[in-house]
Amino acid sequence: MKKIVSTLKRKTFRHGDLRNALVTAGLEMARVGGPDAVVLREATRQAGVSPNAAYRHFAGQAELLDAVRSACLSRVAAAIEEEMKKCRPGRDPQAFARKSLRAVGMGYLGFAMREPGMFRTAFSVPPPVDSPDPANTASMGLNAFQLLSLALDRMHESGLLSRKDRQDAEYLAWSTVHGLALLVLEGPLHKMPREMVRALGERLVSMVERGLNSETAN
Amino acid sequence: MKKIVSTLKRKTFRHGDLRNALVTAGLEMARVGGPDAVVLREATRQAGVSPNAAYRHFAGQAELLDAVRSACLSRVAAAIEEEMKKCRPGRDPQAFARKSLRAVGMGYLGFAMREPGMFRTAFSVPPPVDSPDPANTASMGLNAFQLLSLALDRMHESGLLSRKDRQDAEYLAWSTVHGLALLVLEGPLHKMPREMVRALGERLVSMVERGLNSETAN
DNA sequence: ATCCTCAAGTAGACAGCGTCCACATACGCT
DNA sequence: AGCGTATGTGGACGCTGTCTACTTGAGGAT
Repeated sequence: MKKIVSTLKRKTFRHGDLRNALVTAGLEMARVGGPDAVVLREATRQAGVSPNAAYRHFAGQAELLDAVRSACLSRVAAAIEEEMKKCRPGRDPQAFARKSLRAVGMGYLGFAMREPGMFRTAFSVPPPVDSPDPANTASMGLNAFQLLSLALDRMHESGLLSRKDRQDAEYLAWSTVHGLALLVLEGPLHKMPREMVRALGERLVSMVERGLNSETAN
Repeated sequence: MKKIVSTLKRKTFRHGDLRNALVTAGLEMARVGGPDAVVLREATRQAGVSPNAAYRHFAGQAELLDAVRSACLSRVAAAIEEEMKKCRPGRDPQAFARKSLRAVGMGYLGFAMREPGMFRTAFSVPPPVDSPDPANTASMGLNAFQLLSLALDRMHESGLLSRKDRQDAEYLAWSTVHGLALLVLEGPLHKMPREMVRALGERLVSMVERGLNSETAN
């Protein structure tokens, strides 16, 4: 009876690919409404299945959310990778390094603006620990953090960053773009026009570029 | 019957200060569990009152949360102010300016580490807009943003920051510390030892200090 | 071909949540 | 003293996540 209401009425008793269907439904909910919007019962409804069926694939709502979050993290990585592919190594390694760093930062921010719900979900409460989990990566096989590391490595190798300044620089750079993204998405900067956000993003990455290097001013 | 279970059984029919009691209860819940933990029914329970009584003071749960959030924002401002009082203007205005900026950043991060729940609540989803709302301020009458502006003004006035670089610099600086705070509190940096967070915070503020100034490197 | 097993899905129930509606109380004004 | 109204109560509804018990049927062993 209720099943008819749902999206698709399957004829087989077995769904066949329920776990995946639930994650997909959850991902869409996250896309629209952020982490709080991913509700287990609704996912089962969209999959045309009874609520409890979900428990054959996830220990509970939290575990479903984890799966969705993981998917969101992959999207973030993909967005960065996309941006990064645009900058190819020319004859100037320093310019290449700088462009790489910018790509990471702007790719990150760009995704946050394009897909607020997924972005917020990707970085919501239960930290997926520092997982070398291959599920969070894009096609290149690198997650967002590793892509950032790559860009910073290029900075170092091209002589733009001393060994000491290179150390743990990912956390500094990451904090910066992540902070702006969140302030805009769910913070007091919510109403800031997107054009200004973009401009601010550019300045922000420039700031990081300069600020990471401790050799400059005193 | 249920009333007896609750904290305090009042004898007067009127509570007298229910709105405040609800916010206080909510604040404590936020302190412990973040924004999602502030639940209306529980607040009324702690106030020894029926659930619906809350609706005489708030349009709904969201409005209660708003009040709690506002209280949290005040705490943030207070924490920064506290840190800022430590640095008094000496004979070197530039050193004073730098110290001020550091105070804002470290006060912000310090509060985030000390009171994760309140911090997360303060900056959770529904942005309190850019409210010149006096409720969000500490005793000095300045909110977190204004305290940051003050520090940046000192940077500018002491010649550490050009007029152009001063422009909207609060957003850049803010993004930075906010990002680190959130990555640590509810992001992938969750398990990072607090000592390292502190060290990272110091580096971060240094980075901002250098990076804000576009006159340095190229 | 038949039976058996066991993973996968169903059915129904429970508590807790936010919220709506109708009703009760007593504070403070006239 | 009487009354209006701000404040609190009671009960209900639909939603959520989750528990326990039951059913279904696909695939391997016989």
